[in-house]
Amino acid sequence: MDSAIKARYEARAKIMKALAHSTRLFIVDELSRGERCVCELTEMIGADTSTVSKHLSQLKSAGIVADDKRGLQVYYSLKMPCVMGFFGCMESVLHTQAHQQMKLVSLGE
Amino acid sequence: MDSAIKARYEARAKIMKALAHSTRLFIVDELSRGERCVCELTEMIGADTSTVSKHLSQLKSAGIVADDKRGLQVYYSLKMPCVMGFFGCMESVLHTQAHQQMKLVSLGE
DNA sequence: CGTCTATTTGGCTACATTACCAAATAGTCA
DNA sequence: TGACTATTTGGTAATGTAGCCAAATAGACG
Repeated sequence: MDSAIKARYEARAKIMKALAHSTRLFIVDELSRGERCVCELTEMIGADTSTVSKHLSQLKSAGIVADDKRGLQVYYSLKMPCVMGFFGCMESVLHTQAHQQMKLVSLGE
Repeated sequence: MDSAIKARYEARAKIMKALAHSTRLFIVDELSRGERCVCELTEMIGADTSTVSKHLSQLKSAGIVADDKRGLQVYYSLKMPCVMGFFGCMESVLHTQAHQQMKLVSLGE
């Protein structure tokens, strides 16, 4: 594979990698309903603040969220709302899987 | 975070992880233009056959592609064409990044 | 200024992923 | 059946990722 083409797929993969974690998907979903500070997200997620901060920094460096410091808090917001379209597709993949699973079970597999 | 909700995000993350690799994104893109056998993909990618086979098996177990053995060859096809919608969004993220990069440079950063 | 609070960064360990090689499997065809 | 081809699977070493704790940073406010 040509190295220019490869670099193109790697740039895309960086974005997908940023979304390839349950906590980060939760964050994106939550931010789709409005901006949230790190402390709010930390509370909802129930992990160490430093862990949540690192997840946010990955999303930020992928260009998916933006941060805005106001007073003591840093508010994050979804910069690329188009990623929300991924959720619908993911759900349809999961439904299809569930459907096929049932068919296999009913065949006695 | 509630464990049922967490499981939901983890199921989604599994699908995103399957797409979080440049080679697998290339495969999905290629399969969007029609089915291909492992040997054709291996040739285009230029990696070991076993490596390509493992990438395909990840995409398959995530429910994104389907395989069909015909004769000596196994043909893979894209089962979830909705993932192609991701590409447009990834490109817009990349364009936004490139745009912001230029602004920073022009400010002498 | 000093203290308090929110967030980020560095360090470390445990775990996951990738790629290659070698070997196993499965179908084809003489 | 036996040789051949396409693909998958197992093993292993190198690399990447996630989480926690501790320490650093930065703004707010007395």
